[in-house]
Amino acid sequence: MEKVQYNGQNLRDFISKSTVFKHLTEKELDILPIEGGTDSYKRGAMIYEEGTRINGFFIVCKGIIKIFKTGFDGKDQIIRFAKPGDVMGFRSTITGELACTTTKTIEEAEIVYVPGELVRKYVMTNGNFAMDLLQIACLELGDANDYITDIAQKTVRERLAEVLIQLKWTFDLDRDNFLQISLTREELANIVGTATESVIRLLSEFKQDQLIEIFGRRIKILEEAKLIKISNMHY
Amino acid sequence: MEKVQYNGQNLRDFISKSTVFKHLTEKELDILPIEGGTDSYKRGAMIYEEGTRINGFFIVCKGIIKIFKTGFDGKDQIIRFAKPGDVMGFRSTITGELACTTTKTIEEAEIVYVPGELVRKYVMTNGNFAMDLLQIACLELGDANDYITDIAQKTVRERLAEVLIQLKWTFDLDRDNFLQISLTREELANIVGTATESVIRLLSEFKQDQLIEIFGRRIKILEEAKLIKISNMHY
DNA sequence: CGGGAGATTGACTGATCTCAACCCGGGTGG
DNA sequence: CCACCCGGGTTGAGATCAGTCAATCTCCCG
Repeated sequence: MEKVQYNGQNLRDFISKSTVFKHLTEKELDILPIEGGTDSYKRGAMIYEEGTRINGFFIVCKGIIKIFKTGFDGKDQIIRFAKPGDVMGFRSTITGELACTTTKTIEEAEIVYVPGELVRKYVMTNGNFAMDLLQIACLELGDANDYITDIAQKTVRERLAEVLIQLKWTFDLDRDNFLQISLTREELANIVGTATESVIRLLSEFKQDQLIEIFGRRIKILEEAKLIKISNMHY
Repeated sequence: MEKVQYNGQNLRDFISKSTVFKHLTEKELDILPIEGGTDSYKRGAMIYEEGTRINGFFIVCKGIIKIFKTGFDGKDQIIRFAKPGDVMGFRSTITGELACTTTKTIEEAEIVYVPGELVRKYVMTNGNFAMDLLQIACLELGDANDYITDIAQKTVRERLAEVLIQLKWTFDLDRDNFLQISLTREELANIVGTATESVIRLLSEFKQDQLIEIFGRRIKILEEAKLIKISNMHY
């Protein structure tokens, strides 16, 4: 049996060092359900769906997942991505509501599920854990507030430029300087909040202006500074 | 000296029953800085500004406050409102970042400031407090996710209808069945994420269609069901 | 009475969406 | 081996929602 590695560590080390569970005591770690290993999800698989009860944390150990809401007319709006070390589903687990988003893998993923009772116990008894989780929620809230303002006020062109930059910052580049994450035009549109055709047109415009290069779904950022300028970001 | 009342209670009772501090122990309540009473803010006054360091919770005891971000071109985007019992500023206090929003009173307000060190201590040592705060953050996060999807996908008309309904649900009606909260057309536009003129035109359209009545800034909802229909809400 | 803020209306513009046609590459079944 | 199909990806044309600009009005205040 091969030794599965996450970020170069075994599962317990990965969870206890690189996730929201990093400040658990040894004792608390012992009761985490990780002996069974991770659940595997193929590319495109759904992990959970909007409107269902999840009552637990999903810890991403490997892969990339898109987290999105489906709007009235069936169009998806991608809210954020989860990558190794991230938690999904904590919002509904904490509030006791049904999931407000659907999650599907962009790249095949390995995930550990931690039951809600367990995390609620940790929150109640481990101040460091509570604080870590609170920070995650609050950081996400800050991102969401920025997102709201951007979508409400910026043009599609500005938003697309911003999305490209943020994808770079979040997922970095591969050895050939392409964005590590590979998305369909439709998925890009579902982040930006626009029509697929608009994304296509603007991408070719950026390409014309030598800001990016495109090879199918692979995108290379040539002029980060100019894209930032276009996006009117305040960073 | 008159006895100031908040929701019909004295300050300590109000704070210990109707706010995020509802699960503090008597001892923890004793060290809350409430002997000095509240700080008063006139209509239109700023409580804190985006980009400044706040490091503490602002507990609203009275009044209504708008919480907004100022976009690149100087246009404001209202993120939410705070009313008696609500906390403001917890996001930056927890993450240690600068405030990501500005807060100004819509109606004159009474506010208690609680230093960050204190609330961090409560989070670390009082599991119930940690859980309550976490729930507030997570509920707000759910609202933000809805907001993102709405702004990205719905028309201005749909969003305005939704905003009117939510203002009713949040602030209720006065004895004459008007919305309790009174906003300028520009403020309405800054919630919906549109131009002032568009709000004006759509409001008169709703009025034509007998869905609302308008007397200056006072708005009466005549046909809640039809507005909900228009807004395409999933509630 | 003059000034200023907010509200209203009209005309114009234009960014973006929609619809429809077409392309391209990969996979499949005959 | 080839025809076909299907899911993206592209492109063009036309329609339109909604933003901008500018003029006007109303109300309130000093």
